[in-house]
Amino acid sequence: MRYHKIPDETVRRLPMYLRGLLLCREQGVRDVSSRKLSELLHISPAQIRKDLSYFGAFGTPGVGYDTAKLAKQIRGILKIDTPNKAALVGLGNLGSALLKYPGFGAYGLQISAVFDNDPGKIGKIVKKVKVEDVSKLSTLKNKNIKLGIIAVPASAAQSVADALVKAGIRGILNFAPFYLDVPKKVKVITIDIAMVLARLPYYLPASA
Amino acid sequence: MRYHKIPDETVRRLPMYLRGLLLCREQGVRDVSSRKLSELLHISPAQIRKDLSYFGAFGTPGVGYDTAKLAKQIRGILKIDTPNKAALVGLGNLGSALLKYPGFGAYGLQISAVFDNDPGKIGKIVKKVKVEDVSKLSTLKNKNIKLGIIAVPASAAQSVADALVKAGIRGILNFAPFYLDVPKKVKVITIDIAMVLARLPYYLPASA
DNA sequence: TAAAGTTTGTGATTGAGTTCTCAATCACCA
DNA sequence: TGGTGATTGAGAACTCAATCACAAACTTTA
Repeated sequence: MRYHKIPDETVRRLPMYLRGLLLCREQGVRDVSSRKLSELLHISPAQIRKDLSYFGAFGTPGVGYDTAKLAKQIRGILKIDTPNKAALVGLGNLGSALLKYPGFGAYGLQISAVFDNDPGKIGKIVKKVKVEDVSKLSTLKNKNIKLGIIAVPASAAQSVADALVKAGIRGILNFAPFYLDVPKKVKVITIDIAMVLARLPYYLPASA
Repeated sequence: MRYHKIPDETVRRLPMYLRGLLLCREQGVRDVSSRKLSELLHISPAQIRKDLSYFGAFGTPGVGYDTAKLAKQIRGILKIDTPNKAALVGLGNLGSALLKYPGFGAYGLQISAVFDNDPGKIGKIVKKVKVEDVSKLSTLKNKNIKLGIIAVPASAAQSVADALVKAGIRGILNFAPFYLDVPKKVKVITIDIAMVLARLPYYLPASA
C-alpha cells in the first residue's frame, strides 16, 4: 500500500495512535496488537492496520507492534521527530492559555515566539518568551519558524494570516471564527471552539 | 428529503452556515444565494443546498435564502433558539480562557456554573459565576444544565465525566486528551488542541 | 518438527458523503 | 402577460473512506 495517496482522515488519526503508544510505553508494554490499541483509542483494529499500512509494514504477525519502534516511525511520518517551533499571535485569554499549555511537548512542539498589539503586553516575558509587537512578525523569517497559531479576534485574523504567510509560515492553526484566505502552499487548520460547542444541543433529547 | 437520516457532517456544518448568515445580516444583506454563501464560507453551493434540504425547503428559486428566516430555522434545528446553559469543570489556563470567551453568546450558549478542586479558587467569583467544589457537581441536577465542558488534566477527565453524567449532563465538550467512556445517551465531542497542532508539520514541505 | 493459536497486511466489499445535473420555481421586465 | 435569467431542491452518479475477510507470517507448545 506504500505508494497510494494518503487519506486526510488517516493523517488526522496518526497523532491518536502516537498517544496510545505513549500510554502503553508508560505502562511498560513492549508490544501492542491492533486489537489492544483499539480498546484504548476506540478506533477499529482494521482501521488502525489499514492506516499504518499506507506507510509500510511496521508490525509482526502473531505479536503486534513494537511500541517504541512504531512511535518513532509515526513521529517520522508526522515530521515531529525533530522539534518544531511555532509562533503564537495574540496573547489574550486563549493565547495565554495556549502558551502555558503543557501538552505540546509530547508532540515535539514548542511556542518560541509570541506577538501581540497591546503595548501593555509587548516587552513582557512569559514562559521565557519575550512578547513582541505584531509589526515585528517579519522577523520570523530568520528564526526558522514554520508554524503559526492565530489567537486574535476574527476582525484581525486575515491580516495576521497575511503577515504570517509573508514571514514564511507554512502551517497555521487558527482559532478565529473566520475563513482564512492563504496561498495553496500554506496549510490551515481552524478550530472554532464556540462552533463545536454549538453542535452539542442538537444531540440533546427533545424533551427539556 | 425531510425524512432521511441526517449525516453527522451536515450537522457539523450547520453552525458554519449560521455564522455566514449572521455575517450577511450585519452587512444588511436580506437574501443570499448558495453561491454567495459558498464564497463566504468556502463550502460548495451544492453542499449547502443539499445540507439544508435535509431539513426542508427554506429557499426561493431565483432569489436565494432570506438570511433572517434561515438563521432562525438553523437555530431551531440546532436547538439553540432558546439559551443553553453549560457547566465548566476546571478553571486552569484553558478553563479560565473559555469562561471569558465572548464567542459563545452568538450561539445562545452560556457558562452558568464553574467547578474546580483547588481550594484557592473555590468561592471566587469570575464573570459573575461562583466557583464551586467539584464535589458539588451533583447540584447541577436542580439547575437544568445539560451541557458540560471538561478542561481538567487527562488523569482526572474520566472521573469528572462520570460525575457529570451522574448529574444529568447529556452533552460534553472535552478538552482532555483522553477517550471518555460514557453511556450511549451522552454525546461527547473531544478537542485535543495539541493533537491538532501536531498534524501541521506533516504538511510542511520536505526541505527544511 | 509439526500443529495450534495469534495477528498482520491488503484486496474486495460495503457504505457514507459529495458532486452533478436538470426540471421546477420565482422575480423581473418589456 | 409571456419571455428571460437566476436559483432552488433532489434524484443519480460518483468519489472517498471504513469494514470485511482471509492468506501469509510469526510465536508457542509439545
